Amino acid sequence: MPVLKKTKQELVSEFRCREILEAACKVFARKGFSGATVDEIAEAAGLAKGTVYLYFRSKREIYLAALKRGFTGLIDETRRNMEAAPTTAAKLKAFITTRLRYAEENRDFVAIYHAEFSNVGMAYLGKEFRHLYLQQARALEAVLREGCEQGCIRRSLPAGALGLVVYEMTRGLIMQRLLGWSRATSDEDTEFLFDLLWKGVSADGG
Amino acid sequence: MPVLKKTKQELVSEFRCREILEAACKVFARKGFSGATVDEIAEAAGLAKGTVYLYFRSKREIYLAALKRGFTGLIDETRRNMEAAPTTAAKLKAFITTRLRYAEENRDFVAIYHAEFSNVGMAYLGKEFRHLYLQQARALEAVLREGCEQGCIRRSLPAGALGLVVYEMTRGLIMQRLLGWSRATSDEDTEFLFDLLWKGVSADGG
DNA sequence: GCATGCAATGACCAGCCAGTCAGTCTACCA
DNA sequence: TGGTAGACTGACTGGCTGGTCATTGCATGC
Repeated sequence: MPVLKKTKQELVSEFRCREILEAACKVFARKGFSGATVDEIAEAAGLAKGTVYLYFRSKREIYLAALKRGFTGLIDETRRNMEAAPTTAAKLKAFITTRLRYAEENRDFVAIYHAEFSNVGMAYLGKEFRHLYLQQARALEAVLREGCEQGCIRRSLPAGALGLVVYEMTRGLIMQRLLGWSRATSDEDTEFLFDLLWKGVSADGG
Repeated sequence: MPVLKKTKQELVSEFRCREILEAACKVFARKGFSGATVDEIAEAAGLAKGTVYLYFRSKREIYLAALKRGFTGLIDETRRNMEAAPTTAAKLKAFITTRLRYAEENRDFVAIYHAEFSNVGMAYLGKEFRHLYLQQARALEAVLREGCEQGCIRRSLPAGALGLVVYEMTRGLIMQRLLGWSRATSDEDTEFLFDLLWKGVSADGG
């Protein structure tokens, strides 16, 4: 019985945490870390400030949790889709597609991520996030290396740097879409980027 | 005589402004906009806080001025070097080279720029900076269009989106260098990026 | 050496907000 | 119905910091 009760408590607790994080995501996306107040987050979650502090120790902890939540979601989805793709080209395309779609579906997270997750932000956020960032670039790197071995990607390219550059290219496109600068559909953007990239990296020039 | 005196005053005023902006750049680069205090900036400039407010109306104004200073410097240098380059390929290379070198020489500015000049930052900073950002991408766009007309760049690429993507690619490399993740020299990075890009965009595949 | 004005100062103020905690409410059980 | 646990509340506080302004001190001209 106490076990069952504890489980129920845990469920409620998890629910509250998710509620708070979703509210926080919205608020942080609009106002940034410093601009957002815990009162606003609490209100957006339909709770009092004190309640928020029952589930998180500090504003910073909320922020990091919200960021991590969106980030691991993105990473998991990207990995899944890349693994399911059969060829190097398809994996590369899966990487781009997944990221563009995820950005479309999680605008608040992407806004936070792009706003603060840059060089200074990285240093500020600590090693855990650097690790998450590099994890994605390395997944790409592995795929590109594999392509080299199979002979479909030219060997002269440094796979490590390439992984990061491809990563940043998608970042650039995502940012444009977020700002409403891109008039193309998500699919058109994906096609364009993949085409450009594949011509650049493939051994036979396209 | 009053004219001469005014000129002298203006010189002092300009000198102070520059002093403050240089100090501000250092502080903002380390702490971000919200983390930095005006007292810190004043101290870094060897002045009292009140003095800073003789030259700038607010913290925000200091920030924007520091950002604008670095930004227009970068834009001017990039344009100069691109104009001096004879061919489309050389112009593209000049764009990459200039940006990587400028980033190397103005680390504080680049840190601020990358930390805050992203989507939320853009909205926050206002139209003027959006204009400056787009100005650079458009300069690239023009060069790429010219390349299309001359037949050295394939026509199927949307020059607008391409300009922004190239812009973001250099951004990615700069960020890596800033974080110390790139073990390559600046020249090697330039070469790599140009090679990749040129293969991707050129009409004859390299 | 005196008068003038202007750059510079830094103590001060007012508002904001993260984080606290004494008290309330509610669900549940005996 | 009365009692308890613990979830929830929101008024409050302490510290911080952007911005002000009365005062100081210095350079310049007479």
